[in-house]
Amino acid sequence: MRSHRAGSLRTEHVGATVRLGGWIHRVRDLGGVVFIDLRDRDGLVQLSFDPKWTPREALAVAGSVGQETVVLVEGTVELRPEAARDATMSSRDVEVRVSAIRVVGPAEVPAIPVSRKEGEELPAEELRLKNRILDLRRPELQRNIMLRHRLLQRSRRTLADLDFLEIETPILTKPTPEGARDYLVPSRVHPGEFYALPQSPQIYKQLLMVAGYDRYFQIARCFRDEDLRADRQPEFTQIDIEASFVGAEDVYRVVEQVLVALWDEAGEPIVAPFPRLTWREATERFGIDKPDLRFGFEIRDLSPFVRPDAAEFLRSALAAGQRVRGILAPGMAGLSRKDLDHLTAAAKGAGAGGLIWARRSESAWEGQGTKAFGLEGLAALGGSAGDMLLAVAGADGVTSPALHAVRSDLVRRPGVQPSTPHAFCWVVDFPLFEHDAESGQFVPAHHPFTAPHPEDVEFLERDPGRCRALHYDAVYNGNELGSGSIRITDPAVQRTIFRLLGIAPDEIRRRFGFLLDGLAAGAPPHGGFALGFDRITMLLAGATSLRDVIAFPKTTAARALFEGAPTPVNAADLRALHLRVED
RNA sequence: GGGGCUGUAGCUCAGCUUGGUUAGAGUGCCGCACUGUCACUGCGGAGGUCGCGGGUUCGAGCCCCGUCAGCCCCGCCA
Repeated sequence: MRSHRAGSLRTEHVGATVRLGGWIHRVRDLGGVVFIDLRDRDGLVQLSFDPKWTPREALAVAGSVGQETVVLVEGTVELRPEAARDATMSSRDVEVRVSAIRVVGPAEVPAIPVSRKEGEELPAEELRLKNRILDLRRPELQRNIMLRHRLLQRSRRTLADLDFLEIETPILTKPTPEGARDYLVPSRVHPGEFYALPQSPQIYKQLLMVAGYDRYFQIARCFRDEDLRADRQPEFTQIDIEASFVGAEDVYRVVEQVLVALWDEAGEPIVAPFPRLTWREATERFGIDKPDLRFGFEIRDLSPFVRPDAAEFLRSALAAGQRVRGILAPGMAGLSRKDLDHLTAAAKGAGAGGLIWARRSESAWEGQGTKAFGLEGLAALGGSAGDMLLAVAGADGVTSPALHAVRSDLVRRPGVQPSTPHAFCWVVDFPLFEHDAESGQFVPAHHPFTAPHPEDVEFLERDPGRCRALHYDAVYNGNELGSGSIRITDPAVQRTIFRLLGIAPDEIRRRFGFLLDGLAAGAPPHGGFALGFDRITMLLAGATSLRDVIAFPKTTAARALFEGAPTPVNAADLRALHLRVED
């Protein structure tokens, strides 16, 4: 039916007779002549209707079609009479002089606009989600969805070229009641029994290693029944990778190649290898395990500079073994009272008791911080005129998030320039366990299949909190792109971990027996990674929400507004599944 | 589970501070005019359960209580 896409026509097509199909984006009816912008996934082209070349019936159609109607047109490609300068049209230099037009898909007046005026706000997100097909027609979303396609293809090609096998794992899986809540699926043929949708293919991919498929990948859909955010959806996609006979270095190299390929696909050249930071270093210098390395403003330990006659709360914090840490921010002395209040609120919001500051004017330091650190202390810090010192006292668990909040605020201020557009890094040597204050238990910092750091195995039993893991995160501009680890392959070690996590032997058997049996069947050393594909696409598309890179996303209440899910089911269906709904 | 913001015409918003006649604007839609526009232009018109429920009041879009939905954040997300 079509010879070309509307948005693909260029000057090289001048003179050609073309047949196009697309949607009516905009109509400009001047009475005698009519102009229509025709849209398809390649973009827009101007259709020109003129009695000189357009039959009367076709002119009548052009003057009466409504927005979003689907038409087939035939005509010839011509250069526009004057040098057209409409940069919004991909085919701006040419137009199609129409000889025939036919309406093939009449459209109701759209509930939300597809073509917007310059500067016109987007409709409310609720309406965009309810009218998703109209929203998906917008060129911005079409670009995002097409970029997503290219990134998917490029990751497949890159990994296949590296000799990775794409292998699918089940969507109906075994519940592993740990970590996030599972989405459950009732079994009809086994009353009272349930499948779970996978939170990730973790165990399956490890078993594939045991089975000898030594390089695996999957573009895997994962499901977690947790509360949502702008960057979190109940179902999401990850590029899941696992390889045998590898160490962390091998995994870094593979993941770096994938990321370089993806950024290249989006037109952003980057270089590998990425710098590395230990988890301890990251939290010490940046207050967080996913530092944004595009900016300075590093955190320093100011404890040694606190004067003996400093305020009581500072001295008692030090006496309690806590620290005073802060950021010496170059050129920030101009922050107003209001700015400082804002920064203080940010620090307090992250748990700090308050924020101490001192600013260095041309000649002297001023502010409450001068008393805390004294002029000698401030001099020893090495600040120069125009600098601002911002400090927080407390346990590291308090000062780190507080100073991260302060730093995040600072880097968003006008005039603060990133040193580079793309700052990747590896954060390595994460702790194996975290202590859960609520239960008093150790819980896995990531998942219970992560191998302990070989140097720390001795601490496993006597000081689990001190044990590092062979776990690593890929971080980009302050965003976690994904994480991975070298896995435990010794069933005895795996049992020990389960035991330390307080899981009873029979429970271990019931939940993880199939994994332990697998490891006992002859397991190669292996490890892998999972990249958050939606988040990567969002970052590369310049979008601010995952919803803008997913064709049919859910709301923050996990509802699908367009199709209307979830939904109650009728009593007969429930009976067949052996379920009864209580309220 | 908790906190915040938003909800008025198909769409984007104003009106709420200080309750008071017929709730406005832009755009879209409908009609008329217009032969090179590109946010076409000009003239005319239709279009509203002010999210929903309750309360206060002589009187509520506006004040109070509740509720629903969307968004953002904390908890949570091995």
